Amino acid sequence: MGRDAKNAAVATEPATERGRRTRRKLLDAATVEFGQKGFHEASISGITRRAGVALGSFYTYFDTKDAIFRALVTDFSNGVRDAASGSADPDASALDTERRALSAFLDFAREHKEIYRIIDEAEFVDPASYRLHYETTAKRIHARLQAGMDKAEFRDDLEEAHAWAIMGMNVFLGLRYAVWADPSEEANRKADAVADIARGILEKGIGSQTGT
Amino acid sequence: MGRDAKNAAVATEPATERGRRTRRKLLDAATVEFGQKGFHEASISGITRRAGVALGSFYTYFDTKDAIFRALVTDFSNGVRDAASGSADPDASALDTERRALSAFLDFAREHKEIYRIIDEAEFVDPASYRLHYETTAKRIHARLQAGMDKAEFRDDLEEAHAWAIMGMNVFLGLRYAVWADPSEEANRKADAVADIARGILEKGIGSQTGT
Amino acid sequence: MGRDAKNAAVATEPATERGRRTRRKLLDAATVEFGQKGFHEASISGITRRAGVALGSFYTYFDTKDAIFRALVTDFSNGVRDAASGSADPDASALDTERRALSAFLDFAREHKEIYRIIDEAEFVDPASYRLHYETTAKRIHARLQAGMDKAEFRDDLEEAHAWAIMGMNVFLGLRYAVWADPSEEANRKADAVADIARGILEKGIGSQTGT
Amino acid sequence: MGRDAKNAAVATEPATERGRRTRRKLLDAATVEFGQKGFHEASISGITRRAGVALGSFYTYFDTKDAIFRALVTDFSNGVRDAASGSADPDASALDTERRALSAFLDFAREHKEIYRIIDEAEFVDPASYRLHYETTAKRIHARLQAGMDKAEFRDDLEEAHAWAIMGMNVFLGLRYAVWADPSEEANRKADAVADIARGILEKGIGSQTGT
DNA sequence: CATGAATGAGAGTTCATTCAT
DNA sequence: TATGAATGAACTCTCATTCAT
Repeated sequence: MGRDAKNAAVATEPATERGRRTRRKLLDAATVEFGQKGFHEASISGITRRAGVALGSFYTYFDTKDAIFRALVTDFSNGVRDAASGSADPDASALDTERRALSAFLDFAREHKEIYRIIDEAEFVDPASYRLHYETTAKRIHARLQAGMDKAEFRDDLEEAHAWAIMGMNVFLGLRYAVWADPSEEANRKADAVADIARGILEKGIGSQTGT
Repeated sequence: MGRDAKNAAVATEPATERGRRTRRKLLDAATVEFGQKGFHEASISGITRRAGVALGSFYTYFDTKDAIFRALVTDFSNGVRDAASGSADPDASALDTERRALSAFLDFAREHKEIYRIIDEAEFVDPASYRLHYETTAKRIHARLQAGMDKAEFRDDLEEAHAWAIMGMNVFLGLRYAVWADPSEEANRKADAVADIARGILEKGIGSQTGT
Repeated sequence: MGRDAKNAAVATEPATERGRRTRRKLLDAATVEFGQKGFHEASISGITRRAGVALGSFYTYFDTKDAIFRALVTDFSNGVRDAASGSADPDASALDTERRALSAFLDFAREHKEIYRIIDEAEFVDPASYRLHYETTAKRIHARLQAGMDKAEFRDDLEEAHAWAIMGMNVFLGLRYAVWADPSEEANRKADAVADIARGILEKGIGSQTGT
Repeated sequence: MGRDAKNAAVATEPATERGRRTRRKLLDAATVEFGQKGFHEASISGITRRAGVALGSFYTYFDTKDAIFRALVTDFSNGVRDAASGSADPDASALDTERRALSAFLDFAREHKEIYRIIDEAEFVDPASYRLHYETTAKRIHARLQAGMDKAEFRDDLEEAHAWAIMGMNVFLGLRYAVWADPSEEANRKADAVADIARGILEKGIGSQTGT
């Protein structure tokens, strides 16, 4: 009875510089809190405590716990995209572009270990963003494959499924060698070796003669 | 997984046939409930309601909400293992074994679409099982790769990373073509095409001449 | 996200005798709590404290704070109806029936002083019940007026408006002489005098010669 | 109502013209906000939003949420008083004066439909004003009855109870025919018919011969 | 074994009020 | 005077778990 009549008063873009700073502090704190505890164990008060602001201030910037989580998912999704595109070199070969993308992703994951817990938990908290993230990423990879085919550097029958395969490979290599890496492993050396795996999937001269 | 004899009061194997049936009903109901809502949104009362038993009866068979979830994760983890091993044919080529394993996994995922939500959520609810599941699976794949190398059917420098790459590929192809498959897509045909992707990673005659 | 998926599990009729008793205790406690503090100042914990049950038990019987309030409004609305009908005497004159109804209402209000605060606050908490209460009551009065007209004991042009006028009269007399009565006033004697007021509105021999 | 000099910091009469305008805007906005949502669902930010001023500005003019509500109750209470007195005609008969008072009240309620929600909610927010409003109004009516008795136009035994009865009648007729009026009803015609109801209560020649 | 009422810690969210600019 | 960010107390509601029958 009147509880649904949400006041749309909150959660607009901050009007002042001070407001912008507070919003950033909350986002950073939330990254840590969600990364450490996961969405459900994390608490708003934990976030504000880390951010050093009062509990109520949270709601000046975000409508709900879900909302800040979604904002984070979007941030990280964009982070992955930017890491890949930032590593691109127009003069590189298609295969090299792919290698650099994986390498950049591994670096990004090493810097932001929370990303797995945040993106993965989106499957439960905000399934739409979760799906969007992977579908978008797959499309981006698919576009790179297409470019490689256009340049005739890749076999010519690559399709969506190959993009998903590459993506899965990258994600799991990141999980194993960036996030779960035993500190004693020479993670970087490993990653280099690893970065070459995709080659077999993509290059010409193999793969067409299916059959047993 | 330490589920036995922790608390002698409860959660032992049912002594009667009736008890065994009730336990099964709870497990099946939990699969649906967790699969639909995820761990945190799922409720014990939702599980017992679906199972058609009284709320209190739950605790006759499971100590906690976590316990039944863990039991499910173990079940599914074993299901994946059995699906792969069941598909094995001692006379098949190493590559074919790999193809059949993926195919069997895709079938399994199509039959048990909840598996992704349950295994994935274990990352948050019971990280140990989550990690165990993937490390075990990776080891299993690694063993197959080793067999292929022993038979000289695969290139001879495959290592753990390749197993993780294959696993990631399989998982994401399952997500895309078994769980998220557009019903209008010919999922089976797609899966077949897909099953050949691993080939480039594994076969000889390519991959050694690394370099840029 | 998932917060709206209300579990319809609660708030059914109690299955056991013990349950019925607890529900009654809550209803009685709520009458006092709402009557003393009004809906918004009242708290669920105040209700359960008065009832001597745990906070959570409240939700075994009522879905929300609104729900128990609505149950109370319905109870009181029926109480008013029963008080009036209980006072009816088939052999009494129409005017006497009206007098007795007011008298019964005053008695009821004296016994249940909370009624004003509860019915009145329904205007804000549950407008539908509020309106329903008064419209139903007005109809009941209207029916009595009609009976009086049929017996030719009342003037023959009484209509809905007269019923509302009588109702307003009764309600305000109740407020003044049952609820706000100075303890030193001889409330009962007063009420008798008062009970005769309606007479002028209803009897024949006056009222038609309108004009200034 | 003790609103002055409680806290010298704020809530004095605005010194500038601009200040007076802002205060007026707040009062008007509050009328709408309280009228639509009721006191508790209404919010200060809702009021300032409607008034088009900043949240903080509210406290330049009113000490608390209660304070502006009280100011409104007083305004409306005076509005009712002025409507009645404004309709008075020294040459009219006592009965006619009564009729005009009801008619004026109905007009006022039609113009200010919020009045019911605001006065009624005062019962919970500021019981003192609520009681004061009705006691004052009853006294005013009583004075008119006395005048009618003095002029020997009314029966000579009217007392406080009759004033409350008249007031209740008026209030409920207003609720039914001014606030809840079905737009399709000829509200004005109805109100005229209605305005004659009081007559039976007040005029001579009936009512003394009590008894059954 | 089964039942369902009882428990209470805990979390998200609201918003009147204050304060620095 | 005006602005809008900051504060924190308080409350409703959830649900895993316990317990008496």
